[in-house]
Amino acid sequence: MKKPAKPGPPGKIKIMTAFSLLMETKDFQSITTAEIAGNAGVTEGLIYKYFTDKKDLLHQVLHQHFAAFQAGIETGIQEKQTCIGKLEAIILASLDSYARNRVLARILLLEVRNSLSYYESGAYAMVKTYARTILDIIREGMETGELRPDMDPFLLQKVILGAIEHTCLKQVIFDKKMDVAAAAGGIVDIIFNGVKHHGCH
Amino acid sequence: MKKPAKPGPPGKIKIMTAFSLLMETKDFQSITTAEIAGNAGVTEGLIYKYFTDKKDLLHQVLHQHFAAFQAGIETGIQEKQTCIGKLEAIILASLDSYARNRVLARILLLEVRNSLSYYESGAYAMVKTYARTILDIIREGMETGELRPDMDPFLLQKVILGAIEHTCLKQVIFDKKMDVAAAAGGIVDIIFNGVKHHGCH
DNA sequence: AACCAAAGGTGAGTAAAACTTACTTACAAA
DNA sequence: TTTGTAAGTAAGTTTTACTCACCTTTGGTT
Repeated sequence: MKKPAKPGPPGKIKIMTAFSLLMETKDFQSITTAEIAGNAGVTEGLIYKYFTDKKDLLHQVLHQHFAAFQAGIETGIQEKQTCIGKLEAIILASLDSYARNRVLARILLLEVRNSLSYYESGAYAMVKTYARTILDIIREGMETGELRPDMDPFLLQKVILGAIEHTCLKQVIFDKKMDVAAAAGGIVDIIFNGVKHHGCH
Repeated sequence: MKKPAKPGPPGKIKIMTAFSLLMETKDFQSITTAEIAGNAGVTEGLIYKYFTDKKDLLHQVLHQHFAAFQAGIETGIQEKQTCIGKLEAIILASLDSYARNRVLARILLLEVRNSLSYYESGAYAMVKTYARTILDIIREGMETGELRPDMDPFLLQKVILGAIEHTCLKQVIFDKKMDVAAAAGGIVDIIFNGVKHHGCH
């Protein structure tokens, strides 16, 4: 588990912002350390003063972006009273964050998951906390009777996370725009009300 | 768009199987061309006779695995009459395939998505067909009245795909086992019936 | 003010791995 | 037999992530 990446010395900041900028147009693999250093206005060697790895740099940049992401989520659900309201808020806020911050989305959904070291990084720890928040809300909802008590909360958590991520995927990969509000509303409707058509009302 | 990878000459087959075997224990990045060639019993140069890239090799191996995957799906839904039944079958078969074939799952869910070339590969074309199958079933269900007509079929498609993928993710990454039948049943229940608790029945 | 340790930063160098290229061998058709 | 093509080899080359020994600046202590 790496350290949470404090703001740090100017060189480190320059490296991280340069890398983050490059990630807007290129994928991780095709960004070279020389390119990063060049754009940051530092030498290649400095990268390895602050980051153990090229991947560590990726993880720390993700950590930074995700911190803002999670802050946005938490303020979004504070005012909501019902569990369903909270989950709606999380889904909307998540989609919105991914849509607004393509770099965050690209790193998180496409770039980090393949390497084992990510799962030992501080960034992943934050993601786990985020996922845990959703799980806790679900459990609470099942206890209060807002949500059906006869289901696996883990599974609902996965369905929600999967729905959020897969909804963004195409937009992230092909750089398209998306109607965040409509998507969020649709997902909420599908998951909460179900898609089976029946006369019951 | 690369060619669909015919069986091909012995050297090509040896390379693909050696690589596929290596993918069971290591991630793409840490597998070297020397290692592949060594395990295949050929020279490194031969890889580049049949594959433009190391990534092209990855894509062609994925293509091969996915062909079997899709064949399994199609036979699984043939007998089903209702759209819901078909979707259930697809969800179950998908989870089952991923659980049975870790290499397929790892490549598809973790390794290929970061590179642009994947989206021009034959493997991705197959994935699109698979996704399209789901979409078609949804549309049919909305027309026949099995599924609610007041929703975005694309969104339901994404929710289903996301649910399937995210359910497998942890198991694939950390090599855990999962109760496929239970997971499939749970997902189906959540998506079709919804998770909101209400007295209506 | 003088000092010094530590942090910030440099630049040349290394090793490894992906990819190239010029070449050889098998082999079927004309 | 000749010939043309596909299969395969072996020895490079280049790129790129990473290292290491060395400067430079800074700030706290005596």
